[in-house]
Amino acid sequence: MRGQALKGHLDLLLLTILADGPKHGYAVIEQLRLASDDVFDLPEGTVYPALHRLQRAGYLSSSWSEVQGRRRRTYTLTNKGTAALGEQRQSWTEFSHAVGRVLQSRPWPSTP
Amino acid sequence: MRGQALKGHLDLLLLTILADGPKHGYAVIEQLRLASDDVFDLPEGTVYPALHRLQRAGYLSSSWSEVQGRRRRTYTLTNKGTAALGEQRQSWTEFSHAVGRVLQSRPWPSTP
DNA sequence: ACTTGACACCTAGCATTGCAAAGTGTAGGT
DNA sequence: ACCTACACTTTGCAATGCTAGGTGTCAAGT
Repeated sequence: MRGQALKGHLDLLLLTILADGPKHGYAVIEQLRLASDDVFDLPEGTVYPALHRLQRAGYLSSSWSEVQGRRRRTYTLTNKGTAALGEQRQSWTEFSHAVGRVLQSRPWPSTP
Repeated sequence: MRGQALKGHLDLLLLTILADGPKHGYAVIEQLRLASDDVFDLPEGTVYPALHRLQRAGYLSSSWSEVQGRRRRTYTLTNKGTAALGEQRQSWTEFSHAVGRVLQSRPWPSTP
């Protein structure tokens, strides 16, 4: 995939993953990779700051725990986050359909 | 639509519009609006710099003309631009499908 | 005559954000 | 001892959409 392609759509992905249930950052990365069939294999420097941002926005809450000597920060979707997810899903649908319409606005690639 | 959502996908849209035939900037904006059913009604400050960027990248060539007292800069897709369009279409497909997979990776919104 | 709006182009500068790159520390295997 | 996976963090860069201003033409309304 082209780099930076998920610009503006990362939040939707993260919120979606966390809608499945609370997860710590590393697990979010893993789940996103699995759910996307390895298409979204995001670096930590992308995901962790994004999670912080989403928490600052009130979409996530987090709590620390220690599991087998490793500290974990587990994120949970808030009500506000759930609402935001709904909106962003709708946005995505509208956006992707619009792109689809533009791409189909003329025949391709069978036009010589 | 949410602002900034087309971050990283604007080039694809512009190249697609211009694949239909040479157009000047203002017409590109118009066509994009029409083709997207008013979803992509982009400000000039978005489109003009993007066209310049695409030309700098070698994807477009341009020529000036004057039509009824108004100067126009008409952009034409280059071979390189056509190739880039092909790649970006493929990227988009992969990306949007991956997002779709993630969104469907768990039931929604019918899970309580 | 004046104003408004569509046409048609331009640029500076801001804000956002994905990501590379570096760092810290634990646990477990070879 | 070393490496890999786990787990989290931060700094700083680069890209880019968009706001907000600007210039100028032409047609239509008032």
